[in-house]
Amino acid sequence: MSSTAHRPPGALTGPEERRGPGRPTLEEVAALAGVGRGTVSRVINGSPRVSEKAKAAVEQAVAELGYVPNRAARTLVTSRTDAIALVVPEAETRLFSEPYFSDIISGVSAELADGDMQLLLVLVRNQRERDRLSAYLRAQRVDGVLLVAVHRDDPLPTVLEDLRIPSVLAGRRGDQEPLSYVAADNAGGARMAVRHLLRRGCHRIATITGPLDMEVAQARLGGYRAALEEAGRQYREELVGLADFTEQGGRAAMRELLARVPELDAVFCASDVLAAGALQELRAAGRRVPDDVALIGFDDSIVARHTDPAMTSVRQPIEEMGRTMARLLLEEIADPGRARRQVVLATELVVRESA
Amino acid sequence: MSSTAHRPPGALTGPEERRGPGRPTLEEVAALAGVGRGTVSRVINGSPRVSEKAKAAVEQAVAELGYVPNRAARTLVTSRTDAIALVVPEAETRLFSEPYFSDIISGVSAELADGDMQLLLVLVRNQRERDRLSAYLRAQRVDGVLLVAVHRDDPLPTVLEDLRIPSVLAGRRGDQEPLSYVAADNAGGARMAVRHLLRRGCHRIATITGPLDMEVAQARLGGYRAALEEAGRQYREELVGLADFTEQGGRAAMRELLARVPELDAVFCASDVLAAGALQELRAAGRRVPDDVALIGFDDSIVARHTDPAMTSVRQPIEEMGRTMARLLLEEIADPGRARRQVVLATELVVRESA
DNA sequence: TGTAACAGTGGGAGCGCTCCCATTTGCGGC
DNA sequence: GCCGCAAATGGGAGCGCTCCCACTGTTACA
Repeated sequence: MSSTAHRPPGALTGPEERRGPGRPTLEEVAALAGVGRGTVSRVINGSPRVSEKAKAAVEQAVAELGYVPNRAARTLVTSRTDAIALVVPEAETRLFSEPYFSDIISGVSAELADGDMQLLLVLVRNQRERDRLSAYLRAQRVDGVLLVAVHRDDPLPTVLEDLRIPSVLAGRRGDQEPLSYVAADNAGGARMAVRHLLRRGCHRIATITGPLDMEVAQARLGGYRAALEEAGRQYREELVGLADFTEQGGRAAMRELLARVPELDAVFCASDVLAAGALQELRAAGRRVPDDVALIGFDDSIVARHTDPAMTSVRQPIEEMGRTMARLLLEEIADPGRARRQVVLATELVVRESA
Repeated sequence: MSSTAHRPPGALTGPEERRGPGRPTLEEVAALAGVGRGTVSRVINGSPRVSEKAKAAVEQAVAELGYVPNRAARTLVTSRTDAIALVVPEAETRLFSEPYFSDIISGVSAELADGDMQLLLVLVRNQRERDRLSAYLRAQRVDGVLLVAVHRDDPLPTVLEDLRIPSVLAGRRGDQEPLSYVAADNAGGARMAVRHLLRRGCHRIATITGPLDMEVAQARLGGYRAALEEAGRQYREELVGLADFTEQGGRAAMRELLARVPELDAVFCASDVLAAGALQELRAAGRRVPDDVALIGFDDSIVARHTDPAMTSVRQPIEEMGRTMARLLLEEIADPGRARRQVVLATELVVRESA
């Protein structure tokens, strides 16, 4: 008696309890407003072919009853779901240790806030879940898909393409991406970073790049190269360190670079985490940052602000990317015939102490 | 003609196109299997009252047609939605800069992967969105709710309680939490940290705490106090610095502590970010860490691994918390009458260089 | 052989909505 | 005052499923 719930302790409650008074239906709203079902439906869905009088009566009734349309019933007949999925291949743990993921969500959610669209989160961590997702998509359980972190050979975008499901990628697979996407100007950001190093008077600028099957890594490397060449410097393979996007990767690549080109005086890293690893290695090798070696990261993630010295880094407008993705997707859902759209957002160099 | 889609460019396509061949329905499966709709439904839903023969025929037909049940139709009649919402009050940007949020999602998603439950992500960033969420919940659009980051006076848990919606909190509002929750052993973790400092021979151990309207902050402060008292030390107000969970907060609190108790030789911080701020301030004040002042954080977030010196910190099993939350919620949905459950998971001290 | 008891089954009803067609209403022009 | 057109409206049909009741066939027991 004195415990939490006020329910009778019995197992199966009566039918009264089971369905309660129930939420009001269209029919009830129609009755109260003194109009037909059709008219209520028109008002709810914002059709223009309703008289002011009827509209007012319906709105009054809706307010009075606290009517909220039953989504399932609507979906059943329209076969719209009013839901989109944000798909995250979880192999990308990289994403998870950075604000990237959260900022994307934040942006997407902000854009969706005003509409009535639900955001479904789908993590894919292995082949089984990939298959499930395909079945899921085929079953038309969402109106559209946002896909984060695409690798060059990721099969998912192809599935989306074949199924003709409206979709927007964060990033792209290559420079011939047929699907809609939103990307940061990775090449431009990298170029800015390297120009900054050049202006500082650095002569031997190395780079540590991410996995080259990802377009982001390619683009950042491309920007590095472009900046060197536009300054009349030669692009040299020996100055390029390869790594995955992990701290260990950064350390290992830095070690190799130091062994290969001991006289290097700057490193542009394709991510902050990479740069953090490189920083540790530089310190271990007795190099001072930025005095002996200048260092720039990419992402402007939380890590960049907490290293010592604080890291100069290239910022991408991640939340805005999220917002843009959501907007493009909604447009594509509204008009599936439209041409795919591709948006590249500007990056920005945040100068701190490391360069 | 040469453009992307193969659809005719006209506005409204014929009925053939609009509904296409359509996904197979229960009825079609029944026809192919040579049984009635009821029997197919029973097989799909795993009812035991079906003959082996019928079951086999249905399964064969399902496979052949690639049948997937229409969720909306099911929801319409059962008024189950097979969806749960993960609600995140976005004011907690704190969560977003740490892996916390991602790990929770990861855990929840792992637990959900096998079932057919959808995960909806709902960010709430202001009063308007709060109201929308309430309407949403009232409209029974989800079977249950996971709520992250609860403040003592958060109205949301109360709404959930009143609506009798199955729900599980991450953390609790106070020590008399009526709803189900999963929390880390914050007090225990704090106690471990302080004991560690005591063992190290520290004499003047200060703490920097988070906002005291959050139970986590209270609990960590409580653990600090308990460890001191069990060692026969006195708990002294002047050794307690108040902050929000930000880096600036940590810096400010550290500055005040140093002014008030210059001879302090250790600080236990209620979060890593706080500790990172404190670390900066200590360095600015010329104190060496850990030699002059030992420092411990909480969360074992990515920040802890990248400070210099690397931070000793209390780890919480966040992903497991996510998994447990999802499990408890599913159980509560399956049996709404059951008593609320509360789970506290152990924390662990990760010793690095700062203490 | 009659008769329960029961597992197994088919299919009607109905969930709450949108779509669409048939009907009603309003109104300007002759 | 009447006709015709357009705007506004009501409500039947039907989306694909589950629930449940009525029915069949089988088995066990008197």
